[in-house]
Amino acid sequence: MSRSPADSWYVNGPTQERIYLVVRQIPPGKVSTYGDIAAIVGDCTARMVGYAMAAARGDLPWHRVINAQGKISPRGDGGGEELQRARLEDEGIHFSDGKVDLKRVRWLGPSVEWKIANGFAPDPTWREK
DNA sequence: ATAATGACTGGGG
DNA sequence: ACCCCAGCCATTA
Repeated sequence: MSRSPADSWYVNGPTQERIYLVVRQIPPGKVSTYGDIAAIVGDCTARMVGYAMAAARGDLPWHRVINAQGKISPRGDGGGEELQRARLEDEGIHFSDGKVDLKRVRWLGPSVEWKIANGFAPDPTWREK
């Protein structure tokens, strides 16, 4: 088997589908963070979100997920970082000093109605520790 | 069975 | 600002 992010060598399990479902709700022009997504998904950590993004394919807007410092997270092989930034800038997101202004472009999450309808807890649960 | 590893984060020294 | 640590999943060697 070849080793590439497109393969399943660092996919993190069933939680991955819930992560993807939430990531798909991030609107263009907004970004979210690994930790924020994890909190919405519940029973999940920022790391798992990162692993899931690494395995992302297809139409998933993986580029809208960045780290809590407002920066594009460095990959081991560097792949995709430039593409991510380019796609965000195409959506109107401005980078200053390598960071986005999270206060302005941070997505606040899906509506409570959406969460309930899709089986997520109404309130975020932080599971980082 | 053990160890490495891959887009993380907040807290403490 | 920097370094260290815990927390935590799936897959591979």
